[in-house]
Amino acid sequence: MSEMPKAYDPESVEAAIFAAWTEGGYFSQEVVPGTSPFTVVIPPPNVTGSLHMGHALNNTIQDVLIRRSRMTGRPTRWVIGTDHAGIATQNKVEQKLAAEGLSRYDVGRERFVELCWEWRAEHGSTIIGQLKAMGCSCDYADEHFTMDEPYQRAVKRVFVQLFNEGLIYRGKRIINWCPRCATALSDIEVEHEEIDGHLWHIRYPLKEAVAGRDSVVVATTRPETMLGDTCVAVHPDDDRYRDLVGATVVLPLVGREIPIVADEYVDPAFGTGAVKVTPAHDPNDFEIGERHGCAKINVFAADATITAEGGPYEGLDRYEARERIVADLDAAGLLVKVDDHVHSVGHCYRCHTVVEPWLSDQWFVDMKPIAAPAIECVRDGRVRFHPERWENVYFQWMENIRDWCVSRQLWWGHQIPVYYCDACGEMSASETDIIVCPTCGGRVRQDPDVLDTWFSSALWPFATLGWPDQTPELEYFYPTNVLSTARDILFLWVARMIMQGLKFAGDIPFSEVIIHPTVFNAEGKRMSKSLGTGVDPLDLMKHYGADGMRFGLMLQTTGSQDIKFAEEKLASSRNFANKIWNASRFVLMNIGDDFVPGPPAADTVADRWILSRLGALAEMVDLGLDVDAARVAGTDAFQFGEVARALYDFFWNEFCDWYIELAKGRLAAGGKTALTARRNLVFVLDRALRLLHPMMPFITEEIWRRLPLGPEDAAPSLMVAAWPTGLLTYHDEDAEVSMRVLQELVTEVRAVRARYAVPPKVQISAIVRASGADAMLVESQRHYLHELAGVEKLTIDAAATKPPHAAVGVAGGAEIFVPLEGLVDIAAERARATKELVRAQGDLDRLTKKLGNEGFLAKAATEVIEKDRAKATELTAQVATLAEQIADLAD
RNA sequence: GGGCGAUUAGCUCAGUGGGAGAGCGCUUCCUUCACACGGAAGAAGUCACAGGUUCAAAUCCUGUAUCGCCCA
Repeated sequence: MSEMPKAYDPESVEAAIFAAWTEGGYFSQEVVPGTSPFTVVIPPPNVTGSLHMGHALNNTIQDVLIRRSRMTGRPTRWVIGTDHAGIATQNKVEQKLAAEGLSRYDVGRERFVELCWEWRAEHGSTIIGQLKAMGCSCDYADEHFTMDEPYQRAVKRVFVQLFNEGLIYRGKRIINWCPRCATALSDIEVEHEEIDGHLWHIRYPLKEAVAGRDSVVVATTRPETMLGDTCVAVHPDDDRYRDLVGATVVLPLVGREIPIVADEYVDPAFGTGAVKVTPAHDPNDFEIGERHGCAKINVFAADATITAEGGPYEGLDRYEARERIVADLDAAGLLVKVDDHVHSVGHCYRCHTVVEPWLSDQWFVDMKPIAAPAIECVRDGRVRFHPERWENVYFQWMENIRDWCVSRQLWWGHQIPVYYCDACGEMSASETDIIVCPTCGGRVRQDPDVLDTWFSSALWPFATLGWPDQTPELEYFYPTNVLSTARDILFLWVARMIMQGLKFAGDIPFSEVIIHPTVFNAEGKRMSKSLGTGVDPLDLMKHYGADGMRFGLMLQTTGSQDIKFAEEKLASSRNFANKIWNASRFVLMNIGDDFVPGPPAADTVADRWILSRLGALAEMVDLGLDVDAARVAGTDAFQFGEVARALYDFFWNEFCDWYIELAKGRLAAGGKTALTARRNLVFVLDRALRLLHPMMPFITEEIWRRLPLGPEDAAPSLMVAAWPTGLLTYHDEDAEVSMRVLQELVTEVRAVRARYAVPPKVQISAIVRASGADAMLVESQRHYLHELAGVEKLTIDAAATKPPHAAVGVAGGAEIFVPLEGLVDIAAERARATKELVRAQGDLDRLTKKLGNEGFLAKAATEVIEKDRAKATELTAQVATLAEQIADLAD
């Protein structure tokens, strides 16, 4: 094995390690009869996409769970693939055509779809390559795509069945229309944003005066839609307008005569209490129009320009039309006033164009019957959300669910498998392509629209496993275990997967849903490439290594719903990787050529302590990552931030700072002492690397393959090595208490040295006043003070008195005096001791009061009282010591 | 309008009933043979505010303020 460089260089090892994993075939997982697998399906990234911080976080989470599970020996599989991203992909290909001066209509549908496939072949694997760079251990050998031929069969099967059950229907409704993408959108693909707009008050003249009034003033945020007005509505109880109901208005600029109707929907308090009604361009107006039998006049074309219905305004863009119409109304003296008004405006979630509520023929899924069982499976705990509060968000949406508009006016996607016969008017859905009408034998034509991409994504957990065929994979891997995702697609995707899984695969698609925090930039703004507020994970990996990025993200993944991205956490993670590297380097450099692997031995206090701490760490990691273990223990699962911190603290603050430092002397001693130290170092390092592997796969693998392990611990790769178990048997409370005392003594001496600037190489002497167990402990471990605090001459004496000109420290029940002839600054030392005394006296006073409180003694838990009593005893001793010292220093 | 979340050290955040913590930053010292991506020591907080419950509240309850997200 080659010698380890002085610093860890991620770039020089990551690619080779990944290649070795691939060669080993560790990513794939076959069906193992008689076992229960752990399966995760990746939220399929958009095929046009490239890795962003949300992906980096989400896929780190999944890989951590997958890698840990794989190491436990459980058959484990992470299903990978991409979705065909109808709008996004079509946009990409259209942009490419536009560069050649062409539109999709120039090349025709067939050729355009071919171009989409070509685009996918060329660019579609970008993000998969980026997941590999992150170290994600997906089953790359079996990649899926939502437009694959088998997947298309699944989509058709679902559509046709829903159609035949009457759960899919076609209707003319107001839908959300994106004029730029030229397609319908579902309600949840529309993002609402508060916009500073205006409220225009417009006078509509009456055809004939009523009750002495010749006009009515309406208020609107969209004056241009007046071209399509077919009535004016007021509230039936509104006394201001009671007389006008039934009167006729002459629509300005257009001249159309329209009625004034009374409708409960109108809010008398908003605007003037009279509203213009445009049934073809507003969902609420549509309802009013239906109730009163008003015409629906469509004044917008698909590109949001005015149609011939708009008369002189025909051909104008909607915003030009607004300006012109407002100006014309003003000129006609009909513009009463314009107020500033903030209102919510819908934008396309893909291109951010303002969407147009638009009347058109679309396909809808009747959601209520499908939603009911999906609500039930969360209610009864078969599907659980983490954090749990997301359940409420899910219920809120599911219980008020509306029909889902699934048709899109695109060419790239699953074309709706419905066929129309012009001869007999028959409409039929078919899983296989049909050319002739099953009823009359006439020629049929297929519906030109395609399905919403999310319609196909909803089938992901079972369509990727072979459904509709009852494959062994489907039988074995379904239902999957965990789904991890961002909150913004809870409705778009998670809810729909649950609904479709229950309906078509006959079971829940997964039992645990992790809603991870959203990553914002340091200013708390949404990360966005177009706004330049994003951070590129690939850059981060270049700077901090894949492990540094992964671990840095894990440190920030807490129960909170937002992460304000802190790059310094990645820097400290990179430093941590380097620390792991160098600690390992130290161990490997010191085990010698004749090292014989063997089990660890709890010989010394430090051995017993580090093994006990290792056991506690392993337990913490298991509870934090294994939902079953957490459920048994009654704790919250998926505590990625806490697990990362525990790993960091153990490795750095316990293993490196104390155990390795203490091992140095034993290694130098040679013989059996050194052998035990070596075996223990290798053992703890090995187990720590295993525990770290899910979060930092590359560096741990690189180091681990160099460890000289016995056959019982060997494996072809750390990735498939055994997950540590049984470490809790090393739990040793006495060793932990003893070690704490020794650490405090060492820290006290170091503090004294620092305070008086004693050079590191200068050895000092010290006197410990202790008795009983403490005295025995310090006596037996006196070399700790020598090795870690530079104490050459140590006296341990229960009756020791403080020598003159000595600094004093207190550690547990022991006191330590450090004589510093001539060095002590009396005044400074007195000040310091006084400060300490004030603190100790304060703590003691508080405790004394507490222990004198009868309520506390009567109601508090016994162990709490005992702990406080012990603490009070200790503080009493400390106060006495410090007081004595201060008196001493007064001389 | 309804719901959810946040408010703890200069910054980013842990900490769900019993002695206020970490990382980064800051101060002082140290290039000692694993690591300066390092070591040692240290300074630094009215736990947003006001009530309440409790022997005991950063933690539970109520209200207020500010910020953020979702739904209508």
